[in-house]
Amino acid sequence: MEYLEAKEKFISTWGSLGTLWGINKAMAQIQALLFISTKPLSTEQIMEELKISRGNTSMNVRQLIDWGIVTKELIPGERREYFSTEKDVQELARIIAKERSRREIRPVIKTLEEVSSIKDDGTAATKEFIQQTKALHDLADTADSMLGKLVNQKQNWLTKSILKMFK
Amino acid sequence: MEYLEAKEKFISTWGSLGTLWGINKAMAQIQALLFISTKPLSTEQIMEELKISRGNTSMNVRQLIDWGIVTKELIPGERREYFSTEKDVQELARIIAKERSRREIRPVIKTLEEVSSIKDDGTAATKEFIQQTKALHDLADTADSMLGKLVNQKQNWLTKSILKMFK
DNA sequence: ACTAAATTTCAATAATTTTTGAAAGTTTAA
DNA sequence: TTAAACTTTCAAAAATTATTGAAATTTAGT
Repeated sequence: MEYLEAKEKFISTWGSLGTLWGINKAMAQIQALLFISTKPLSTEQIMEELKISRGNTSMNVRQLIDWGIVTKELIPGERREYFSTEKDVQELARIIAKERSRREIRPVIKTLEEVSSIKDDGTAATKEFIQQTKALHDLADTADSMLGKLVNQKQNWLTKSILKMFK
Repeated sequence: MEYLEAKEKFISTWGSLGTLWGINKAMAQIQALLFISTKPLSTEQIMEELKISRGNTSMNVRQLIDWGIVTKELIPGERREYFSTEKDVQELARIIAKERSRREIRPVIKTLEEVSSIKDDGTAATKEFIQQTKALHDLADTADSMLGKLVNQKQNWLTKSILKMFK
C-alpha cells in the first residue's frame, strides 16, 4: 500500500469511527488529518484535502477546539489561522475520556441517582425499578470514577494500569 | 418523583444514551423497558408501552437477541413469544464490551495495523504517518486487550479491578 | 393439509443530522 | 477609515438513519 492510499484509508476509517467517541464524521476526519500532518494546516488546506465546505470546516474546527483536542497556531507574518492537534496519543485519550465523562456519562449518572431514589410504595414493579436502576447507577459510577483515575495519571497510564491489574 | 414519571425518565434517558454504546434509540428503550420489568414482555406489550410499531419492535428485538442481551422466553401454553433481558448489570456490561470490541474496535485495529505498515519512503510525511498510526495502533490494541481481560472475568470484575489498580 | 395467530420483511415515508454556500461579521494593515 | 483577507453564522438542501404498516412468511394447533 502506498502513502496516499494509506492516508485516505486512515482518514476515512477514523472518520467513520467518530460515532464511537461521539463526534461527527467531518470532525473526526479533520482531527485525523491534523494528526498525521507534519505541520499546522489552514482552513483552506483542510477544505482542499477533505473536500468539504468552508462553513463545515469552520464549525468542526471550532468544536475540536472546544473539546481541547485542537489548538490555533499563530504563524508569524501570516494572516490566516493554522490548526494543529494534540500529537501524543496518551494525552489525546485522556482528553477524550475526560470530555466524554463530563458531557455524557455524568449527566446519566445524575439521572440514575434521581430515578433510583423514588420512594418504595411496596409494589413489585417499584421494587424492581429501584433495585435495577440502583445497580446501574453503581456500575456507571464505579466505571466513571475508574476512568477518572486513569485519566488523571499523566504518564503512560494504560500500560501501567494493565501491569498492576494483571500482576 | 413517582414511579411512572421515573420509569419514563429512565427509559428516555437510556434511549438517548443508546448512541454511546452504538445502538439506536428504540433498541436501547426496549432493553431499558425489559430491564425494569418484573416479567418477560410480548411484542404487543412492548409496542404498547413504547408506542412504536410492530415492525420496529420486531427488528430491534431481533438485534438485541443478536447482541446476546435479550432472550426469548417460551411461556408454556402461550403461543406468542415473550422477551427478557439480562438482569445482572455486570454480565450486561461484559456482553456489551465484548460485542463492541468484536464489531467495532478490532476492525479498526486491523486497519491501523495495515496502514502503519506501509514502507518508509524517507519523506517526512510518510515518517510522520507511520509513527502516528503506529502509536494509535498500540494504544487501541492495549486498550482493547485490557477490555478483553476485564470482560473475561466472570465475577465482579469492575470492583476487583479498581481495588487492584489503585491499591 | 388447513387455518388462524404471530412474526418478519421491506418499500415508502418521516425524522434527524450533516453539509453547503452566501451573507454578515471581524480583523489587520496601510 | 477603508478595504481586502479571512472567519463565522445560519437558513436551505442534501444525506443519512429510523420508523411505519401492510403484505409475505412462518408457526402451531386441529
